[in-house]
Amino acid sequence: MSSASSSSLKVCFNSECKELKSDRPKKGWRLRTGELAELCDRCGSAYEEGRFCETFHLSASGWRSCESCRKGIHCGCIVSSHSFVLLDPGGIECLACARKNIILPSNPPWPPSMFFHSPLSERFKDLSVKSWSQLAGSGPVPWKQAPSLFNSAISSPELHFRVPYEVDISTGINKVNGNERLPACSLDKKIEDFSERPMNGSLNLGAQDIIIMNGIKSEDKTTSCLNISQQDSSRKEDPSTPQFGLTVPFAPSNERNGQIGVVGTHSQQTLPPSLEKQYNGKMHNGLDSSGDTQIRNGRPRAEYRARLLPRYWPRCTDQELQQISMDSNSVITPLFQKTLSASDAGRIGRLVLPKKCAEAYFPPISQPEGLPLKILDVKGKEWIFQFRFWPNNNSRMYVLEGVTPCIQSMQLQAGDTVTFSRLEPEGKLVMGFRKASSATPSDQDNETNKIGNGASTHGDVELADPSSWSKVDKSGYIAKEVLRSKSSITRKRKGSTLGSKSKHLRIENEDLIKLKLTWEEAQGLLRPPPNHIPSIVVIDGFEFEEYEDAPVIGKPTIFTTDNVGEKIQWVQCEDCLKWRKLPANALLPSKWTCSDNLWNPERSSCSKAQELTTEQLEDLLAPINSAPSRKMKSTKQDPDNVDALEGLDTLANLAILGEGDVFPASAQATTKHPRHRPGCSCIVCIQPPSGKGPKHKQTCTCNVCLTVKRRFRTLMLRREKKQSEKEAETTHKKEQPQQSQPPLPEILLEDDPLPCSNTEISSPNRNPEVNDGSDDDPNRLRSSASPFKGQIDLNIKPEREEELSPGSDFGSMMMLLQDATKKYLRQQSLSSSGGAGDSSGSQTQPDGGGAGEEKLSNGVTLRNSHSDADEDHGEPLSVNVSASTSAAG
DNA sequence: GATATGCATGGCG
DNA sequence: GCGCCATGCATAT
Repeated sequence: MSSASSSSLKVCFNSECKELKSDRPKKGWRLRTGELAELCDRCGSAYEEGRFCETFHLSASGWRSCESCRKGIHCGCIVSSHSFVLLDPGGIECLACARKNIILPSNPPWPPSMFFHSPLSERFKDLSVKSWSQLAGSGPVPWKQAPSLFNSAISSPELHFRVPYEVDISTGINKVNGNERLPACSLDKKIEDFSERPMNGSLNLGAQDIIIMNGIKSEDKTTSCLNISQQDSSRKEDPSTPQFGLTVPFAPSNERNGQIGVVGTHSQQTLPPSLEKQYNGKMHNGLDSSGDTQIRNGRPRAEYRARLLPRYWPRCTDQELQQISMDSNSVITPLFQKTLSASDAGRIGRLVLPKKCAEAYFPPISQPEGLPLKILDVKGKEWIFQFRFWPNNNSRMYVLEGVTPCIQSMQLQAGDTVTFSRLEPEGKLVMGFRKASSATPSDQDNETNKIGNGASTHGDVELADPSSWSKVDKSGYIAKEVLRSKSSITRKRKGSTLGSKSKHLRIENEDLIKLKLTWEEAQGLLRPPPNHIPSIVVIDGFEFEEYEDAPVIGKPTIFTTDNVGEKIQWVQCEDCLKWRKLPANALLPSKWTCSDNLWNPERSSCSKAQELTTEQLEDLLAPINSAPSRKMKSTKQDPDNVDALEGLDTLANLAILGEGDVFPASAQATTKHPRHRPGCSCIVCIQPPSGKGPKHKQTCTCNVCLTVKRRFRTLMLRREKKQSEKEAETTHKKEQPQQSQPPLPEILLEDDPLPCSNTEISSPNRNPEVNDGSDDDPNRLRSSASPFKGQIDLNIKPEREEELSPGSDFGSMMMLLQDATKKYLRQQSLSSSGGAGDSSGSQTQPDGGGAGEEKLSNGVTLRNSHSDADEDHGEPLSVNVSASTSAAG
């Protein structure tokens, strides 16, 4: 990334020197091209030691004397442009004096130099998103910027040495704010250190100003910093205890060198443990860079740390850390991490930073424009982001702008995690990343959002094929994760940003192919959560399962019963295509192979024979092969079907998402933001990454959109009504103990544990023939599996929809659905005038309490579909509500 | 019309 | 009740 031109020359960049550069030329100042001057050893050393100008420019013009110490300062070249401060009255001051006279009093929390003052070319080098005019005018003296101890902005060695001073300058300029900053006590030391540092010309110093952005792909779960995390976690429990990562302040390089550097360095394989030490050490150093945070809050750093949300606590694997510390002499200090939200990973290119983290680890900014930060990735590639904030209420919202190129470069998507670390002693900031699919166990254990992201920890696939990063995890641990994390999800529903928030963002080109899935296939990928029975809604012939809880993505399997009547499922190995028998309650990943057969070790290898005979297999597959056709047969071939298929993109998106992730917990499917749920038609959710392609507008009323939205609305409604329903149910039972009612779901389950001829597709609970003329199955027709348990809240009114989603387009959607419902009901009334006894009537009674009626979650009241037993099944029903009668497991 | 920008809104901890 | 923050959205370019 650096010095292409400079490096292209074999001679030292110093025009005064004609020596050849070594194989590993020393880095000098940043050129206007953005590259770093490459110097020969001699010149490089001079530069590093801060005597470059004295050595080579002594006779050049531009020398001035410090107004305080009278020391000669070269002000006439780019090399020295950051080594002095322009005084308001005129004249200059060396940084050392500036520090004493200005900086110290102001107690700048940040080490000087944080400003990124590289030439525009550099700034724009990797940025295609936006231009930062600010940079152009900022020059070496970032007058606009707030003082920052943070070295993150600068990446060139030159900056290191001079930057500190530069920072001081800015600090001085902004010293007005000094009062808000850290107590002088801590600052003094920092500044002192910095002032010295530049002079000493430690190589490390230079790096200090760089933010390194490392691309990390955690693959090694076993060696992940789980321990660290755990330890960390334990510490988290105790607010008084400094916390890993967060506690790591931006210590002056000196201190870092002295303390931190000693700690871990190189082989960070043992980083986890050492890290902790590191952190402690740093904290003890009093380097508490938290000072930054205090700049505004004036809170003690410890307090600050304690307030940082766990979700931002950095969690890195050894590999990650090692990868970050490209430099063998570096020690990685994880600062914080953030799971990318849909908007973070979106095309807008704005990464919202946790406020506290931003204030704690990023240079303080006093102006909304903020300042450009240079970040390096693992490969050493520099990225420049604009670190700024927006006034938000009485607070601030910190964002990194211009992250799109980087995000794309790293193939990051919503749900993936970016980690900010600090490379010690260079002081570089490292922005690593972790794909959601490779989340560490600790992530999952400690971070609900990760779980929500479907952070399938299964790293096998990922490990084997880095190129598959963009793909969601295919591991077989999805199901397990689901099970394992389920409680967590329940416990902490929202947790935090969900990786999988953004549907479209998670769909890569290759995945688009998957979107071509038929809706059956898409639905087939969805499986109800363990022990949950989905209710099935059929709209225009399309079935949609509804799960009370988040569905999971699983490999389509065939459910049946074995000789002894035990429910089992058959799954086909991805590799050998052999069918294996598994327990019915086994949740499988979308990609399943014999090796994943934990239930039957004897057949956990593709070399093992298949248990099924050809005939048996044919029998087994027969229903499957016929189901779709039958289903489609019953489906009216109307244009809506096209929409439905298109709309399946939405559904398929979900499926795709789920492939790698645990299917996002209902409301979390797309984002923490309640407005973004599967089916959400906002631009973020609907637009494909490319911004091209068909979109589902908010007003889209295609069946799928309708249903998907409805599905989630159902979840909301259920949540709201759960309590009241329970009460109502109880009351109902008490009041009408003798009244004949449709069997309750539980009963149905008992009666028909294995409906559908022992064969179910995709889901153990799914009945592929619900709308296949088998609606006359009373059992199925009763939404036995519905959370409503046959006792829908009939008090729900369509208007409720508006309440639930004010301003949404659900209203219109619901109107359509209602129309369809009415149509359906009319059909019912015609055909079932003498319908089932439990059918209260042929007309929908919004406020009717008939047990034979059901109210869709969307507020549409439906009569039990089983009443249409004698209806023409060849005609698709506009709306049909039924419930699968099969129980999972 | 597309994209960038900046602020407002509102859910949630 | 407050602050954070995800994201909507109006406006600017």
